[in-house]
Order: sequence, then structure tokens, then C-alpha cells
Amino acid sequence: MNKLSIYNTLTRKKEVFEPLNPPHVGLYVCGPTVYGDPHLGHARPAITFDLLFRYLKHLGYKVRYVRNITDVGHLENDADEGEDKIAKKARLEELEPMEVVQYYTDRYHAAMRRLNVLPPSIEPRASGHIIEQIELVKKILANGFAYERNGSIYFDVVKYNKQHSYGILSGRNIEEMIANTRELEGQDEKQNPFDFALWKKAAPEHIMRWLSPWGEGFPGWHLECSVMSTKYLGEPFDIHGGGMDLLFPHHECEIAQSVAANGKQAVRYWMHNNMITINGQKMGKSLGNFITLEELFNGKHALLEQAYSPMTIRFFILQAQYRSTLDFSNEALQAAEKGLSRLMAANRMLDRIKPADSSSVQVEQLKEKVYEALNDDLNSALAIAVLFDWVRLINLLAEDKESITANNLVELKTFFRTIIFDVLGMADEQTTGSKQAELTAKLIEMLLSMRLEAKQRKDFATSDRIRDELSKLGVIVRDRKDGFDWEIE
RNA sequence: GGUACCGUGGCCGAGAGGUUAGGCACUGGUCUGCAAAACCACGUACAGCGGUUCGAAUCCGCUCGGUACCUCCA
Repeated sequence: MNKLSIYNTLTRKKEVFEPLNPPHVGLYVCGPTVYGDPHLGHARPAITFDLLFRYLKHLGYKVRYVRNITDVGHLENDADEGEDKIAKKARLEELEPMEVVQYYTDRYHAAMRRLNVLPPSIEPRASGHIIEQIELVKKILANGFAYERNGSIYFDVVKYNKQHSYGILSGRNIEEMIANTRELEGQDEKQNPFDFALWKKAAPEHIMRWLSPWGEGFPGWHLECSVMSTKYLGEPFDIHGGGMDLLFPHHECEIAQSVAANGKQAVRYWMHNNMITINGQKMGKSLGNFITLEELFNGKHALLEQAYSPMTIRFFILQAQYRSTLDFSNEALQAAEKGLSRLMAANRMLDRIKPADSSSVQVEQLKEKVYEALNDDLNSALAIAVLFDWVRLINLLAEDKESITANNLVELKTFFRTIIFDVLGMADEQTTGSKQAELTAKLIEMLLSMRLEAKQRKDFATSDRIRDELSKLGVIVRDRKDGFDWEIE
């Protein structure tokens, strides 16, 4: 029996995951605000929770995975001063806001597809749930935890904190925070600097606006997740994930909103992935040190020595546990690239193994260790380490230095491939894909057969020529006792 | 300033009181027409200083260094 444990940010410890309504699992993850190209930072939560999604399904759960698209309400700056990110981009590019949203949503989807990230079950947009958001504001207002100022509605953190505790997720003490904050800003509408906007009145020039009981305006950023998660997953629901940088204030505010509206928290397990760093520093838009996924894939960025394939990026991310920071460097990415290629070569090698009468290897052990790793808060780094132990064994099996029975071999192949492809979500970039790729593979193999014949005639001039020419085209040729092996680089 | 977290061999990165992490790189060997790959062998690394313990990289304290959040960021 597999028991998945996950680290719950709320309790700050690992807990055995028990879904509310098994076999159903509700999973909500904060998606991107679509105002710019997806970057390496976006890949981390997407891949982390893709792994969770895949693993939960592998364990037999029926998972409804909701990942939103933020297309309104996410402000540039302080909740009072800032401009909506989408609106700003639209203004700068002279586009309709929804054109900006569509464009970057498409870009995001394309990048995710290349990273082999499965699409979520539902991908709701904030702008499509304005009515629900207004309803939630009304509820919070009716319960007395919000107030109106000039057509904007603010959440009353201080009042809320008297009855409940604001800061339980992030471990913050609101009273200390207030005590430590110096008051600036004369004409602030908010009673308290920590209050946050539930609904903002739209200034006359503001393009994105909807009619509400308080006049024309737009929803506050934290509202959308509270609304869309529970709309599709019920209340309460199982897992809410996102980047660690969203822990405060975003997720803290989500909790406050749910409690203020319904008297109880909506989320049972909170999960947060850590950041990707670059030279030890967080990769972030404001720091100007981020690398887009496009740039990684084509190698065009000052920090990049070469292009890195989507699967290299995915593997790189999976080689670290999701709660650790992961430091980006060319060296690390190149190590991931080579390791991945070895893993994929071993996978192909599985088909060359000839069964024996007995087994000198224990497939059961592989299974146990991999499950043990994944069950321990998705320790993909450890799971991959176990797979590499088996890469060695697979290579030995292919050279008849270890033995395996036919049944065990089937078991090994099935499990190894299930974990690599279905659970970790890797793909063999050499063999998968288009008809073109298949044709290329067949052509290469045809040439290599001819080379093999030449070798048998001891016509090494011809055989070396074929190898050299292929090598110039980027095809690495490896001779084997019983033939050959090749790889495109 | 407040709150967390981290410091592991050349690089990345698991582990968390006693047993090999793993990947990449390096070196030597086996195999091979050559090469590559593969396989074998090889590194007593846990920031520093104290303490607890039969035993600490793992627990506690201090010191040093770094990061994140507290404004938007995945």
C-alpha cells in the first residue's frame, strides 16, 4: 500500500495524505499572470505539480487539477498605487487587454507542452469569474470583515485578526507587523497598511472594468483563487499549491477570505515549491536576471553557453526535491543533459536484454525504493538516484553480466518505463515525435547497417567514413558486440 | 528591524544519530580494428567552535557566511 506523505506548509510538517473523498482528489495550483513570456521560474511549479498530478493518478486517484490563468487584478505595485499588470502591458503595446492575455496564455501553453507538462483538468480565468468574486466580496462584507472606501472594498485585517488568526500560514504576527511598520502615505484609503483590496474602483482611464454593487471596478488579486478553487473543487478541498513567494501575502489572504466568508478554511494541504536561483540569487522579474523558457530552448541568452532541450530542463528540475532551492548554472544543466541521455540510453537498452533462467537482480527492490522516495514528499531526486542504480544494472544485463528471468524482465521494463515516462513525465527526445524523426531514425539505421557490413569485410575506410560523416551531422555512433547504437546530439 | 530557511567532496544535489546516496567532471583499468559507449576501480564531503551522546554531517548553543518573505514576482 502506497502512502504518500506531503509537507503541509500550514502545519510545517510532513503528513500522510488522506483525500477528503477518495478516490477523488482536488488539486488547485496558482498559475501564471499572463503578461510576459514564461520563464524558468514558471517551469518549477508547473513541473512540480505536474509530477504530483501524475503520481496521484498513478496511485489510482481520480484527480481534478485546476490551474488558473490570472488575467485581471494583479497589480504592479502596492495595492493602492499599482497598475494592473495586464492593463499596463496592453497600454504599452497598444493592444486590447484580452489580446495580451491570449498571446501570453498561448505562449505559456506552448512552453508547457514542450516541457511535457500535462494540461490541467480545468484552467479557469479570473475575468471569467467576476460574478462569483463579487458574491464573495458581498459575503465578507456582510460578515463584517470588510469596509468600503470610495467604491473600493478592503479586507479588514485587524478586525479579522481579533477573531481568527491572520498569519497562520506564513507564521506572521500581525500585531508585531503593525508595530514595526512606520506609517507613511497620507491619503491612504486603507485603515491599516495590511488591509488588502477585495474590489478596486476603476479610475476613469482604467480599461478593464466591471459593474458591481459599488460601482465600476475590478477584483483584487487574492480573490480569484479563493473563488475558482472552491467553485470547481468544493469546500473544503484537498491540495493547494504554488510558489513559495506566494505564501505571503497571496495565500495568507486566501485563507483569510475563506474564513471571513465561510467561517472555515478551504484548503487541507498547502504545498509550496521553492525558487530557482541564479548565482545563489532568486530569479525574478524585478531583479532582471530571469531567463525565459524560449531562451533556454534556443540558447540565446548571455548567461547560456548552449541551448538546453525541454527535457533537459525538466530533468534538471526533477533532480532536486521541490522544496529546495535549485541553483541554475550551465555546468549543472550540462550534467543534467548527460545524465538524462544515459537514462534514456538505458531505457533503449532494455530491449536488448535476453531473459535467463534465473534472476540475479531484484526488481521488487527497484519498485520499493522508487515508491519510498516518491511517497516521501515527492523526493524525485532520490527516485532518480534509484533509477540510476538500475541504469548500471540494465547495462550489465545487456552484456549478460547479470541475469534476469523473462517475467522479471517484463516487470522491469514496465515499471522502469512507467516511472520515467508516465510519472516523471520524461520523453525520449530521440525517438518520439514526428514522422520526420522516425524517417531520420530509419535512415541512420540503414547507413549503420551498411557500415556494419563494411566492418565485417574489414573495410575500415568505408566504415570510418560513414561514422565520421554521421558525426559531422551530429549523430554519435557507438559500436556494440551485436551491432550498433546511435544518438543524435 | 521582524519571520523563516540554508551552508554537504571540483560542480549540481539527496540523506538526517551508527551502514555506498546519485548525477556530472577527473584519474587508472577492461573491452574495441580505431573511437565512443558500457563496465570495473578510485575520492574518509558534510561552514567554524563548543556541548549532549558509547557514537553527530544528522540533536543543542554560539560564531561566521548566504538566501527568501515582510511591495509585484513561480
